[in-house]
Amino acid sequence: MGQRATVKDVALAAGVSVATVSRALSGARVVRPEHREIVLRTAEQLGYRPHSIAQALRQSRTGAIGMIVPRINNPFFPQLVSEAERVLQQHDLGLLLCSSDEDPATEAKRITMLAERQVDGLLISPSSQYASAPALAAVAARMPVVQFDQCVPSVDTAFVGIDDAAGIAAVTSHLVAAGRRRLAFIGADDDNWSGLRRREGFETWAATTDSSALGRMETGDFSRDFGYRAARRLLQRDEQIDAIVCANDLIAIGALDAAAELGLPVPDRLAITGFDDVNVATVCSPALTTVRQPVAAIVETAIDILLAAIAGGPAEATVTQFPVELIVRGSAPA
Amino acid sequence: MGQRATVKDVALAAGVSVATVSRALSGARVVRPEHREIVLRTAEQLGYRPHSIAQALRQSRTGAIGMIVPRINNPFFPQLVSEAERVLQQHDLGLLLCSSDEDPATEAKRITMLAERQVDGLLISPSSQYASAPALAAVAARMPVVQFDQCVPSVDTAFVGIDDAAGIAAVTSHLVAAGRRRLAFIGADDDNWSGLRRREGFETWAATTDSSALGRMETGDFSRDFGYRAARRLLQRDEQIDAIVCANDLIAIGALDAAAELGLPVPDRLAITGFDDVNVATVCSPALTTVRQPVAAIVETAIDILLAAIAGGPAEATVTQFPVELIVRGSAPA
DNA sequence: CCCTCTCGGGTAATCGATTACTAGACACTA
DNA sequence: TAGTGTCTAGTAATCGATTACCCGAGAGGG
Repeated sequence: MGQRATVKDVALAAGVSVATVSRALSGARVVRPEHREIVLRTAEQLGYRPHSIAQALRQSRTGAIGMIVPRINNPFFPQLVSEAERVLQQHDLGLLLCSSDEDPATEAKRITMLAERQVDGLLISPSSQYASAPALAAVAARMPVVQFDQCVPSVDTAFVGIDDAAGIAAVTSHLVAAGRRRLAFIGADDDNWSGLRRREGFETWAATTDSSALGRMETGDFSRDFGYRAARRLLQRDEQIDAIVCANDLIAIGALDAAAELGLPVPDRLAITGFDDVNVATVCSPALTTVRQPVAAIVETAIDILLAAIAGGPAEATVTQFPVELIVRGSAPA
Repeated sequence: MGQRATVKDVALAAGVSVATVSRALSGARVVRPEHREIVLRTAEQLGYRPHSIAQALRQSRTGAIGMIVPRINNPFFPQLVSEAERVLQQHDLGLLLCSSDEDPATEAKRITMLAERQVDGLLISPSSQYASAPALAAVAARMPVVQFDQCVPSVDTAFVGIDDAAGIAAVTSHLVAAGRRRLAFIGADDDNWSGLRRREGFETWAATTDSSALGRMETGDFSRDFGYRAARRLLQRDEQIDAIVCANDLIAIGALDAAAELGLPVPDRLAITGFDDVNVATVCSPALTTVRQPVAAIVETAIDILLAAIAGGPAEATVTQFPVELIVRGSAPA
């Protein structure tokens, strides 16, 4: 492990001062062309690479962004992570990734860790719209923070997500238009921002319709296993249900499992819809009718806002909700 | 954005010197109990948090590990990332995640970026077993590096992966035992370490059998789309093929698409096997017979080796190949 | 009583870069 | 010629923590 060359080494070898080296390399101020020349050449020869830790200390700017997601394994998040990594690289920024394991206590620890590492900003999809508040508020007071996907409304930061209610509305009207008579809903519990919004979206629809069209609702987590169990319960108790609206694709896949097990053909006897349009939505059979989130736009916008806040000091807490797109496939055809 | 408290502030408030504060907090040397007491209390009151950038500069240790994967979106990698994040957190280490986009040039840039950020060590699944070599060798000379999943054999670092050949052998013997007569193979190109090893595994089997049992081979990338196209070609040209061995699950899912389109029932007319046992392997239908990698063990071992190298200086370049497990499901039953 | 040793604490150097401040050299003007 | 301004370069302070080094007080030994 050879020692890296420092500005000092370059200065010595080039016969100028460290200030000149720094200025020649950063272009912060004009240096005489011949000095610039020799500094650049010497740096090249010595294989000089800036020590970003030292730069970070001096400039109080690490060039790294923290990102916290509830669960990397949920297939929805790798899309966001991947996109974030791509966009940040374009800005020469590093991505420090953490998972909160859907636990506010773990999340608080990760937030503290990222704060100690002096990340320049934080992108977070909070694990709970209530329990995440204290830690999130504390960090938001110290550095720019943008919430994405999930939101803690009580904390005053920018948020970038989608219009959940509109997504559910698109699904319900599609199902009704396709002749479905009795709809049930399987969602995540209300601790989850999207879970709550999607359930509310469903209830909004239910309020406009007569009660015979409304099946029960179940709430739990965003997993395939929960979807399976909830769907079994629903379908066994209420044989008239002919459509299940699920709060995400994993739940919908679990519901497909249940339907298969109970011998209910999808979509003939039962329609099932998902939400998110993750890759698996086209792997299951039938493929899922679902709601596609504009992942790239969400991440790009979130990062734009974050970078603006980093560059320009505290900005106002904007809320951006992108429209979503209904994707019709075999599990709930027109 | 209030200023963080520094050791200096704590020292002032506690009425001791910065050295005493540092020693009391780190326990590096004994300090009188009453001093320890007041320092701890004062630090608590002021909400002092160590500035890890400053610590990193002084101690030349950032407490962050770099991780480079070929493509975060490939459902296999989030499992590894998630596991790595979990294990590193237990050691109070941060995870700086990068994607190489399966491109050696991008990969080289990410490596440089991580080196400049002075990560304490690097976990990498190289994108190419040849083109990744120069950048990888350069970084391995400067810091501890462990390769996982994929390997550049020419670079002298530890590697942790699986026994690909044994995995393919398990698959082929299972298929033959189940009465399959003519096997074809769809793999990734030889630039990819696992791609090559899995193809070689298949060829090893082919060498032990008469030529009528061997269908063609196709190589491309590890995607569903490639699997679909390759399987179509194979099946249209050679109607006797009754089993396709795929180099990963995504390819296998593409092959299922092709079989469905051509009206070949799986598994009755055609068996299809995958590799990796990612989550989608149980979403498609029929579910995939595949080879499960011990993801947790791979990551834990890789990190153990890396941490040992960080702590104890350069270690020898060990090669760890975990055994794999055949998972039999509907796409190729017994 | 003086010397040595231990204990614990303070001062200042250090990590590697950036940059405020200072100053020399030169040109131009009055 | 003296004064003023411009252009560059060098010196040293700085970021925040750790730690090498030094020093004073008190204990114990000769």
